[in-house]
Amino acid sequence: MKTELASIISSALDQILDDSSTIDIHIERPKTLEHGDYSTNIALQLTKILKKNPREIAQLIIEKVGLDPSIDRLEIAGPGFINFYLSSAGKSSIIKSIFSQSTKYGHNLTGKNQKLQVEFVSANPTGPLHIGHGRGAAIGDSLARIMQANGWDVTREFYYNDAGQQINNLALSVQSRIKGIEPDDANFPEDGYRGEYILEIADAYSNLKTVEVDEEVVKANGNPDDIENIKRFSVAFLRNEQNIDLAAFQTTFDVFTLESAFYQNKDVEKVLDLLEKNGFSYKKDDATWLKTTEFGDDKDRVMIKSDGSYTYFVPDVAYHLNKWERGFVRVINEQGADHHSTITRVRAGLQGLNLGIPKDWPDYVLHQMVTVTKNNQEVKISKRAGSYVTLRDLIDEVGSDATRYFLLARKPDSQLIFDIDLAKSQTNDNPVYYIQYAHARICAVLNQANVKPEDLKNFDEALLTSTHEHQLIKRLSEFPEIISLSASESSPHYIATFLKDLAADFHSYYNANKFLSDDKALQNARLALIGATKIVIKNGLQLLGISAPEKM
RNA sequence: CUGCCCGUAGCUCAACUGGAUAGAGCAACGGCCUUCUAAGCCGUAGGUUACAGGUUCGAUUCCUGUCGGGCAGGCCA
Repeated sequence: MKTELASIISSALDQILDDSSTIDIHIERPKTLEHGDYSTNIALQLTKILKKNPREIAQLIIEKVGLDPSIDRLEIAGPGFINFYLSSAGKSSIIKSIFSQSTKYGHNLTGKNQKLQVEFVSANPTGPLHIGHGRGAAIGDSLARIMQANGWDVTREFYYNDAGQQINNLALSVQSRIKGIEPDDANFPEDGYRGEYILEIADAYSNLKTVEVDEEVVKANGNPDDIENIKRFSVAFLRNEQNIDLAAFQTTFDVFTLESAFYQNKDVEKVLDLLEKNGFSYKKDDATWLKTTEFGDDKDRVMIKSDGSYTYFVPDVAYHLNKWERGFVRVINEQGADHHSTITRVRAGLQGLNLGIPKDWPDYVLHQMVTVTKNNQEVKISKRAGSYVTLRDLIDEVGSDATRYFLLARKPDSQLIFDIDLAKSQTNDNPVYYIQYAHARICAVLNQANVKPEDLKNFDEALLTSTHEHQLIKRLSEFPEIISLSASESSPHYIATFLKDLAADFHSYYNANKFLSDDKALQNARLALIGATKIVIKNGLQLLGISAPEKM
């Protein structure tokens, strides 16, 4: 509809201007219904060219416009905006397309079925997932759903570090607990993990438990001196816990990738060789450096330490080369903002390969930190000290739906405060219930009216004339634009805000009208409208990974 | 010291990427259930958009500077 209106205006401009091809026609969605279903500021933009006042220009344009059947009328308002008002036919075509497209209403084909990967969470298996991972999980998962709705062929991927120093620390920590060394003991590893979960792993290990995760089976042999077995068991144990929590958070992955894979298949060496061959690495102080300064960094970075081991971003580059070779034309990495310094390094490494990878590939979505408050006090998150709020706690106490909504309702790059008491104590006042309640209410009415979906497709649109109805229809028609906006801005919060507004429109409408009525034609028209509303609420909640209950 | 993110109602956050009277939810106050779910609705109150300049028909949005908060700047990840 937006593009149709733009072309209507464009052809009107052709009759006014010598050359209208350079003019960018912007069709907007006014905030209030008083300003129409659509509007354009074109007359304001043309004041300089035409040297006339904008309302005069708007008048000129309107006189040249050929009316579309979907449009009832045009009005000039304010300083010179042209506002479009939908006709009954325009309104009914929106409702009808919601029914005909059903679960696909609002979706588009922008991605042309091209391969896109969303990498998210990617937590190291050194502890349970905390609320920060929860934000990453909610945003990454929702973005994957949104990109799918925009026509991309999406792969969801989780990358984890199963080698390196922190895994050794993990194994040593578990080993200490197996041997009865307490975290505050002087003999406990200095960089060890001190949380209670370490003891759980130690007990499971001592009891010869078996853990199965990602199609790998690891059995504990109980030997406190077999550090390799402890390491493998601990990683498997924590990976399993993370997967259970993520599943309870409605978050799934298509692919799990291990850092160790890139050592085993020699991709890391391949990357290092290529960087050396292309002249982007050099040796200094017994270490090997990457010239990241040639790609915008403020200093060069070490790739191979003087002890021969690699720094973390070397396998990262190998991993991203692997993503490129797998044919992902787009990659979105969802990470915490505390890792933002990796962006320059990974991109620099990829550029240094000279393989034609675009400079700004991959994309990054960084979410800012989550501050947790409880009893009006900040809960410090410290994995080593073991004091932090786990994702599991939140799912148990607040629920998956509400937790996801809280974490998604804000744009990723603003910090957010998660007040546990508020989320817990006000469970019934939670915004997500407001939206779900609208859905449940509609289901109740449709059930009692005992109508089948087919019955709703033929309705008399001329009966839907109230302001509430117009407002609701306008809102429903915005959903496709919201889905593309969320994708282009990589932010699910637009969906969350939209749903809240849509639910508000519906609740107002519901309170102002009776839906079950002896006037069957009127009843049918109204039920068609709320039936369409139900579909859109459900589609929107689906994009956020939140359930749409039929009863509450 | 340098880079990135942020600063909007008492609190938590929006604002269609430069548009019309800056909007919601909590919290406060006043109304609405013998009728389809009151987890709801209607109304009142709440603002120098951190501050100072600049760009233009027009700025919460873009530019510069200042102040304040967060995160980074390891041969840690």
